[in-house]
Amino acid sequence: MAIDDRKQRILMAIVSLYAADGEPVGSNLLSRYFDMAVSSATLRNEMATLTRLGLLEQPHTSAGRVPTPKAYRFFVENLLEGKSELSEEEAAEIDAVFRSLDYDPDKLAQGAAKALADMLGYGVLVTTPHAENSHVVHFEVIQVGRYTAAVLAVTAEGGGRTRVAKVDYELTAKDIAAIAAALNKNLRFVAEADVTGALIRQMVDSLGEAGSKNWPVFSAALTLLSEAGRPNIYFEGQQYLLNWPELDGGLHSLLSLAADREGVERLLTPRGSGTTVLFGEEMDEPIPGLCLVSRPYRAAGGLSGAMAVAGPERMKYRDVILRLNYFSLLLGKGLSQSGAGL
Amino acid sequence: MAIDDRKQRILMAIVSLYAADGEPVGSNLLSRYFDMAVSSATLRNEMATLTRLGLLEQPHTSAGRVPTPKAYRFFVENLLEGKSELSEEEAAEIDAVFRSLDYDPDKLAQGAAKALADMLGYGVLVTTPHAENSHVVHFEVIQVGRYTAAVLAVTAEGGGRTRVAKVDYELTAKDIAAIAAALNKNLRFVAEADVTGALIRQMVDSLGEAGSKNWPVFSAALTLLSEAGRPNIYFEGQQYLLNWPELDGGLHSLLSLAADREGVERLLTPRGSGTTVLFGEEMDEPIPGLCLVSRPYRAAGGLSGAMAVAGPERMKYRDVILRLNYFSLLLGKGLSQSGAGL
DNA sequence: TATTAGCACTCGAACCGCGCGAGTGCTAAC
DNA sequence: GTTAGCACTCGCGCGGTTCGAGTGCTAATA
Repeated sequence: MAIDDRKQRILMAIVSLYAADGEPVGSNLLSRYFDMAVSSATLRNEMATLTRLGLLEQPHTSAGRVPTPKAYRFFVENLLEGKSELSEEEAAEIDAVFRSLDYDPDKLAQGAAKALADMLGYGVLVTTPHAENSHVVHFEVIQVGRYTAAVLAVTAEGGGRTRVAKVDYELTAKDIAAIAAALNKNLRFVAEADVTGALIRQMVDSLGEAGSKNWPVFSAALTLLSEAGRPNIYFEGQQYLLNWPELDGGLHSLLSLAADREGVERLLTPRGSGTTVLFGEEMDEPIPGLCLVSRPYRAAGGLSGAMAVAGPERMKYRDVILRLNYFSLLLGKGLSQSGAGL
Repeated sequence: MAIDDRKQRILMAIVSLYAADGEPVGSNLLSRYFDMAVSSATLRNEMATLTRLGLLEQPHTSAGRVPTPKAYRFFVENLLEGKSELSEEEAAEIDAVFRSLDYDPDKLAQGAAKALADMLGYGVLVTTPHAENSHVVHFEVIQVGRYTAAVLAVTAEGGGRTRVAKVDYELTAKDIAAIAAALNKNLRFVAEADVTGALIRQMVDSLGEAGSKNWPVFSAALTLLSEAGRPNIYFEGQQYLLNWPELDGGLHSLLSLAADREGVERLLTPRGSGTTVLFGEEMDEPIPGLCLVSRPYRAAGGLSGAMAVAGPERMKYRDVILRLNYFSLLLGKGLSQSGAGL
C-alpha cells in the first residue's frame, strides 16, 4: 500500500493541525482546513488506511486521529530533504541576534542556545565547542595564597580552564616558575590519551624534591588537561517545557538527564553529520511525548559541538529544523572567525 | 491573646502533619496523633483561636486547617533560636559527602549544592564564592590563532576567567607581551569601581599604535575585570521541584527567575548574616506555595556567597535549616582551606 | 473556668445517569 | 474512485445525590 501524494498531503495537514492545538483532528475539521476538492468521507477512507499503516492512531474510538512517531519521522524526512528554506526575514532576524551575541566561544554557544530557545519556545541544549584531540597550548601557574596556587590552561580552541590547588608548605616564586616550566615543557600540545604514567613521573621527578611537594598542583594540571577536551553543556529555555502538558510526566526524567553530563554528551554525540530526530519513546529511558532534534556544528580547527531542541512531539518541525540548521551554521561560522587555532 | 505553650505545640503538630502528606489537618486526626490528654473538641477551640490569630486557615468550610506563612514564620523563628542540632550521624553523613567533593572553589560550591539537593529532595541554589572588592591578581595573554588572543585573569580568590578576543591584523608575540605587561601594570589589584576612562585611555595609549589596534583585547580584559567579582550561580536538584504539586503553577516563574542571574543575585544577597526564610507570596513576583531558605557562607579572605534551598512551603524545616546551616559552615571552612588569598 | 460529649450543619469529593455531539466505519448510489 | 447518508460508539460535561470529614455551638461536667 503505497503512500501516494494525496495521502502524504493529508498526513502533513494532520501533523500541522495537531501541532497547532494538540487536539486530535477529525475528518470534518480536516476537510474544512484542507481545501482539496474532496469530501470528509474520502478523507475518512484515507485516514483509515494511514491508521492501518501505523502512521495515525486514535486516542479512543470516537476521537480524531493523532500522528504517531512513525508519521513524524516520515514527515521530518521529507522536510529534511525538501527544498524549504527560511525566508529572508526569518534569516535576517537570526543574523541580527547573532550580531548581538558575545564573542567568546562558550558565551557564543550559550547565547545562541538561549536565543533559539526564546525564538521557538522550546528547550535548547548545547555543548560548547571542543576539538576531537584537544590539547593545551599554554599552562600558567599563579600564586593566590601562601599555600595555594591557581593553574590555568588555555586550549587550542581558546577555551580557558582554571583550578586551585593547595600544598602543605609555603610556596615560593621559584617553585611556581619551575612548575609552570615543567608543565609547559611536558604537557603542552599533548592529547589526554597520550599522557602516560611514565611521562608524569618524569615530569614530577625533574623538579627533584619540589616535584613531589607540589604534586597537588601537577594533579590539578592533569585534571585540566583531561577536561580540556570536554565540553560544557547548557540547557536554556527549560521553563518553556512546562507549557506542554504532554511532557508533564517526563520532565523529571528529562531534568535528571540534563543534570548528568555524561548522559547529555552521549545523547548529543552526532549520529551522522546532519540533523537527527530522536523521539522520547526511543530513548534508553523512554520519555513519552518528548522529541529531540539535534544537529552538530563545526568550525575551523576541528572545533565542533552540537545543538539540540527539546520539545513536544508535536512541535513545529519546519521552524525547528530550519532554524536549528541556520543557528548551527552561524554558530560554526562565528566560532571559526573568533577562536579557532589556525 | 497569647500563644501559650499548648497552642504552640498544636501549631507544630499541624505543621509537621501537613508537611507529611499535604492534606489539611482536622481536629480528629490531630487528636489521634497528638498524644496530649486532650479531646478533639478542645483542639477545635484552640484551632479556632489560632485561625483568628492568622496562623491557620481553612481551604474551605468543611476541611481541616492548613498553616499560613505566618505560622511557618513563627515555627521557623522558634527553630532558628532553638537548641536543635543535627545528630551525630546526620553530621557525619554530611562530613563524608564533603570529603568526597572537589577541591576547586567553584566545583566545591556546586558539588555541595548538588549533595544538599539530593539529600533533601528540594532544589538548591548556590552562588560561587566571591569577594566584596574583588580584584585581579594576574593577567595573562595567550595567542591562540593568527588573529585571536585569549585573555586570562586570576582573582584574589583563585577564580579564573577567560575570554577570547579577535583583532583584525596578525598578532605578534611582541604585541602580546606588551599587552600583557600593560594589563598587569594598570589593572592588577584594581577594583572594578576604580577603573576610570582616563586610566583606560592612558593604558591603551601607552602602547602607541599597537594600543588601538588591540582594543578588542583590552576590552576583553575589562570585561573579565568586571566579571571577576561576580559569582556564578548553580541551581541543582531542579527535578525535585516537579514532585510538589503545589508548585506546579509557579515553576515557570521560578525557572525564568533562575535563568536571570541578576534576579538570583538579588534574591540571595544576604539580608542579615543568618538564615532567612522567604515565602513565595512575599516575592516581587509572587510564586505561591514556594519557600526559599537561604543562608550566606563566609570563608577566609573576605570570600563569601550564599546557598538557598527552594522547596514547597510545607517543607521539612528542621532538616532544611539544620542541614543548610551545616553545609554553609563546611563550605566556608572548605573554601578557607583551599583558595583564599591569605 | 477549662474541658468535653453531643449534635446540627456545611460543603467538597466521588459517584451516577444522561444527553450531546464529534467522529467513525460501512453501505449503497453516483 | 468518490460521496452522501446513516447507524453506532464513546468521551465529555452537566445536574443530582450521597457520603463523610470537619466545623462551631451548646450544655453538661470537673
